[in-house]
Amino acid sequence: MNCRNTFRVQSCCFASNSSALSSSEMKGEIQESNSKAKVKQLVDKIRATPPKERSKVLEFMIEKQGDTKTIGYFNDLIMGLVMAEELDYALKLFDEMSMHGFSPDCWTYSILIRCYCKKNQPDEGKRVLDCMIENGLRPNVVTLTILVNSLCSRGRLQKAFEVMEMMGKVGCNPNVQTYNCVLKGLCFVGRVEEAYDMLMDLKNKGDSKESSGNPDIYSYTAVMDGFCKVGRTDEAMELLEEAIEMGLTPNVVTYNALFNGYCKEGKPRKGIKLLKLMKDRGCVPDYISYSTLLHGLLKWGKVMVAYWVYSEMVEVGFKVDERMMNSLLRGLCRNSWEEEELLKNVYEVFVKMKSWDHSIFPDTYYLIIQTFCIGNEVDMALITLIEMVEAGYFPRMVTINRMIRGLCEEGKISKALSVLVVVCEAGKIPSKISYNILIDEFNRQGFLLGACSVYGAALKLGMIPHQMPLNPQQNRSL
DNA sequence: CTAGGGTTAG
Repeated sequence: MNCRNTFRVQSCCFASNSSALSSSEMKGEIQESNSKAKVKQLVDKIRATPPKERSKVLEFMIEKQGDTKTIGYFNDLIMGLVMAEELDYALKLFDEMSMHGFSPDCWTYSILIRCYCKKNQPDEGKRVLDCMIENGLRPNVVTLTILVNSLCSRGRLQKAFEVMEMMGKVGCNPNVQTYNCVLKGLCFVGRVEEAYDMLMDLKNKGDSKESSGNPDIYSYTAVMDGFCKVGRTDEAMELLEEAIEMGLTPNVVTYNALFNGYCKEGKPRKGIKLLKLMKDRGCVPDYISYSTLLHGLLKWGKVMVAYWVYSEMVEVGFKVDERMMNSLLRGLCRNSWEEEELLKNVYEVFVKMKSWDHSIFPDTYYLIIQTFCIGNEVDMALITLIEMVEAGYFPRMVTINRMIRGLCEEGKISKALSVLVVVCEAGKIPSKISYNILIDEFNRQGFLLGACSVYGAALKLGMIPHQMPLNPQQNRSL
């Protein structure tokens, strides 16, 4: 749509002022409540209306308002639309204002800037700003910060600096929050060094009591995060110390940035040390803290520490991601082959996953079954195998054979046979190895008949098992 | 006289 053109036209005829209505003339739905409440009320109303009916409802609202419309009324409406994410409608209403005989005021323009920023069109926002200033209107810091932030978060640093300069010229100096947006923007485009320099500038200026104020913990966090993202977490740690020395209190977000850094750098244990330090300093880790660390530990194969973090998460009432749980469980399985003690941890995590309705991935199933077999828990392994089938996965033949071998090693041959049945019932063809294992076990137990029937079954499927049924006498003599 | 801004994961 041609918002641009309309915008130009309106900004030219801006000078005229509509006659103000006295408050006693205000009637209808919107009366004594203040603007903030009205806007909120409107937002709720828009949200409660199905998208298709929204334009009708708004038209009706504007019409019903009749002669009592004021510029403030329009501002509230447009603001409400922006807040309800009805951005195009907000622009449309802005265009329509003039038809109702109103010229936008400073507040209208500020809302418009905000609207364009939300639409990811900061350049349009900048145009509105230029226009405002041409018309002698002065936006305030907050509006300008919104614009600076929008530019910075899209990497448009150059333009952001232009806006900052403009701010100074109209006597509206950027404050800490504005600078924080720039710090984040610089880091975002990889100019961490510049961000660091700017932070130091802020600190020194702050000492000389300039109005822009001292950097706060947000400033430090932004730069620290920048360092962490480029693999310079140790330097970020130095900044943490500096922030503390300055009397600032790092918060969860600050620590989380560091956790992320250490985990990416392959030093998740440093993260764990920091976690302890954080707690000692009275800062409570949140879900992001834990999952960042857990993810890092698993990524770098620190299974036991990962399990420790997992337990703490459960203890404080957090759930763990399906993917991470699978990964943790696989790690525990592998470790349990060396440390038998871990079998109960495997089981515990396995049960927990099911209680959270997490699905267990096929690879994970395979490892659990194998682990139970190795840990002499063949019955558990079999139950798991059946669960796996019920979950809609069909085990690979290696898994099947591992299971059959596990059961045979404990002499549980009828259960081993039942595995073969499961395979056949699923319409799959068992591998020759399965038959070999079974025949071998029947032979070992001296069941010639059993061995023969398995052998026969294999032949029926066109397979000739390597293992032959043996006469018990022959068997014994071997 | 109205509203509105900034930091964290995979």
